[in-house]
Amino acid sequence: MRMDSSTDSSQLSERSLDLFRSLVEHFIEDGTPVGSRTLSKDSELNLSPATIRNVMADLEDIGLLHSPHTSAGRVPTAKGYRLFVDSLLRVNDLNSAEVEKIARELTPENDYSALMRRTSSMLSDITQLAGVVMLPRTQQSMLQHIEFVAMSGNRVLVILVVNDREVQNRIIHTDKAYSASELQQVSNYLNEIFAGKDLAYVRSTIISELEKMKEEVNQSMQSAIEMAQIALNSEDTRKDDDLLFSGQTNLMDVAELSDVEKLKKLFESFNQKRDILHLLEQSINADGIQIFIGEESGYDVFDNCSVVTSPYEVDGQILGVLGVIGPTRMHYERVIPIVDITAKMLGVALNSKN
Amino acid sequence: MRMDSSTDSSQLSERSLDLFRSLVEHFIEDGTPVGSRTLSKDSELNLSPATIRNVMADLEDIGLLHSPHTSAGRVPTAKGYRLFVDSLLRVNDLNSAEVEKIARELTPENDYSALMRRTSSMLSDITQLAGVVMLPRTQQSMLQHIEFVAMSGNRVLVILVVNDREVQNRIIHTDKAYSASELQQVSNYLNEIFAGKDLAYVRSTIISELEKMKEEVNQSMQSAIEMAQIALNSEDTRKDDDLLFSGQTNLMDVAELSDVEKLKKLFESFNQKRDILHLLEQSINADGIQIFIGEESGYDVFDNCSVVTSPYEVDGQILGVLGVIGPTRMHYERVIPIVDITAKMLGVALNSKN
DNA sequence: TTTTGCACTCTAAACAGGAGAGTGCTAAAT
DNA sequence: ATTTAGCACTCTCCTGTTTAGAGTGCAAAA
Repeated sequence: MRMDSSTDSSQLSERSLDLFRSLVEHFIEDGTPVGSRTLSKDSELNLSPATIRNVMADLEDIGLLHSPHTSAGRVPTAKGYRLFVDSLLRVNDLNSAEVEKIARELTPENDYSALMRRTSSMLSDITQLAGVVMLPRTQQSMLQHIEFVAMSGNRVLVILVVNDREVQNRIIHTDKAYSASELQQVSNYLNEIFAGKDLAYVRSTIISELEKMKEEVNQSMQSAIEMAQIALNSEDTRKDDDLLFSGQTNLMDVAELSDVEKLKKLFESFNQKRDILHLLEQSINADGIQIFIGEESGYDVFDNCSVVTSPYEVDGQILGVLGVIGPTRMHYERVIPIVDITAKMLGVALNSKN
Repeated sequence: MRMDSSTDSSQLSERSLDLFRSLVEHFIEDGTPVGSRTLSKDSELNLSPATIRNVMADLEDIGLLHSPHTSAGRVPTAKGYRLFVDSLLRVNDLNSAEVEKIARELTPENDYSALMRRTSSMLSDITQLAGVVMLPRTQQSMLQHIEFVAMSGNRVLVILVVNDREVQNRIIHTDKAYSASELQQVSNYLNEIFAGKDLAYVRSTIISELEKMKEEVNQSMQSAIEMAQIALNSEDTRKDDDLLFSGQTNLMDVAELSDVEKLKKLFESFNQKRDILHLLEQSINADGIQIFIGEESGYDVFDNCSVVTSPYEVDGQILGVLGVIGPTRMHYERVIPIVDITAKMLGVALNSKN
C-alpha cells in the first residue's frame, strides 16, 4: 500500500533480497551497522565481501539502506524496513507458552476497563516495549438506561448506561432538592421514552420537547426534561480516558532513544495522547495488522519508532485498536503475531460477556 | 524532628550559618559546586576566599557539605538541605498572579476526580516539577445509596454511592435475568435497611442475614441479599486509582537525573506507586508541610530527589495528601508555599460542594 | 560476473598537554 | 586570635594528536 515502484520487491534480484533480509535481521539483532565482512561470513548466501559491497551500494542507491558515515556498515532506512515487513519478513509462530500467557491474561472479566488495562500491560510485558489500547470515541451511542440518585445538597447523581457496556456518572447541581421518589419518577419517564434511542437523537429531542412542555403544567415532567438536558449537555459525554498506555519505561532501555531530549518528547506525546491517537485512528479501519515505521507516521516524535497496531472487534463490529510502540529496530517477527493474537483474543474475551 | 545534635543550628556561629545559607542558595540557583571565590565575591558576608575555605572545611566536617572532588567547590548534603529548609530558609510569599492562577484552577467542580487531576497538573505546571495528589484509602465508608440496573444477558449493573462523594460501578453476573421492577424492589429493600450504614457493617450483616433468610420464602428478598453479597464482596471495593501524577516529564530536564538509568527507575517507581504511596502516607498525619530530602526518604529511587507534601482537609477531616516531587536542588522557597496554599485551596474547593 | 588487492576514509579509543578552578597549609597582617 | 595573602598541589575538562580497526570503492585479475 505504501510502496512506490522503486521499492517494489520484484525489481530486485532474488539474491539482493536475500542479502537485504539478512542485513536487516542482523541489524535488528545487534543494533550496529552491518558491514560486508559480517554478512559474508555469516549468512546462507555464499558471497565475498566485495560482491556484497556492490549489492549494498545498489540497495543504498534505491534508498533501502543508509550509511551513517563512510567507514561504518549499512543500516536500513524506513523505506527499507517497509520492504522488509511487507515482503521479506518471516513471521515466527508464537510458542505455546506465550499463547497461553496471553490467554491467561485475557480471561473474560466483568470490569471492562480493567480488562483493557490488563491487555495493555500484558502487551508491554510480553514484548518488553510499550503497549497501548484505545477505546475509540464511539460515534453513535445507544442510551440504554438513565438513572437519578439524590445526594446531599441540591445535588443529583446521574448515571448513564450507554452501548450496553459503558457506564458514566456525573453529578449535577439543581435548583431545588428532589426527593428520591420524584427522581424515581423522572428516571422512569425518561427511560420510557428514550431507552434504546441514540444519544444524539435524545439530546436533540430534548430541546424541542422542552419547548412543548413549557405550556403544559406537569411539573415533574418538566423537571425531568430539564435535568436530562443538564446531564446530557455536559459535552464530555465521553470521558477521554480512552487510551491506555503501559510499559513506557521499557523504551528507556532502547539505545536509539537513549537521548533524554528525544525521550522527553516521546513521553510528552504519550501524555498529550494526541499524536498517538491520530495514528491509532488511522488503523481503525485497517484489515488486521497495520505498521507505521519511523518517519512514515508523519509525526517526528516517532522518528526511530515503529507502531504495530490491530483493531479488535466483537461480532464483526470494531470496538477499538490496540498496539505496541517500539524502536524501528524491533523484532517484528515476534511483535506482529503477538499484536495479532492479542487483538483476536481480546475480542473473544469481550464477546463472552453477552 | 529529623535532626540530631550535630546539625543543630545553635551549634554554629551566625557567620557560618549565613555562609552556609548563601552557599545553598547559590547551588540551588546554578547547580554547580560552589567555590570560595564565588561566595567571597557575591554575598553580603564580606570575607576573603581563605576565610570562607576555613569555614567550609568545618561545615564539611560536620557533614553539611560535600566535595565531589578536590578541586571542585562544595555541594550541600541531604543533612545540609535538612538544616537549610528547617532553619535557614527564607520563604517568599507568592506573588498575587500565582495565587490567582492556583485559585482559578481550583474552582469548585462537580467531578471530584477531575478536580484532583486538575490540581495535580496545576502543581506540576506551576512548579515545573512533578505533581502528585493522593486520595487515601478511606477506612470507613458510609454506604449512601445502592442501585441495580438490568443489562443484557444475565448481567446487572450495581452502583454504589459511598461517602457522599464517590461513585462506584461494577457489573455482576447473576443466575437468572432480573426484570427492572424486580431490581427496583431489591434496591429499595437494601436502601431501606442499609443506607447510612458503614460498608464494613453492611458486608458482615449481609452474611448473617443470608442465613436467617434461608428459611423464609420471600424469593425477592433472598435475591437481594445474594446480589448485594456478590456486589460488595468484590474486594476492590475501592479502586486504586488513588494516586494522580502529572508532569513527570518535567523531571527529565533536571540535570541531576539526566542519567537514563536513574530516570527509568524513578519512572518505574511512579508506575508501581508503592514507594511514593508509602511516603505520602507518612505525611498524612503531619501538621502541614512535610519534606523528604534525598536519601532521607529511605527509598533509593528518590536519591537526589525531594518530596514536598501537605495533607488537605475538609471540615477538619483529612481527605488526602498532595505534593511535588523534584530534585533536592529545588526552589524550596517557592515550592513550599505553593504546596501549602494548594492544599488549603483544594480543601476549600472540596468543601463548597456541600 | 565475481573476486582479489589496495589505497583511502572515517570513527573511536587512548594518550598527552595545558588551562582553569579550587583546595589546604603556612606565614604574614590586622 | 582572627583573617588574609601567597603558593604549591590536585583535580577535571578541553583540545589536539596518534593509532588501530572497520569498512568502503575501484581497478585489475580470475
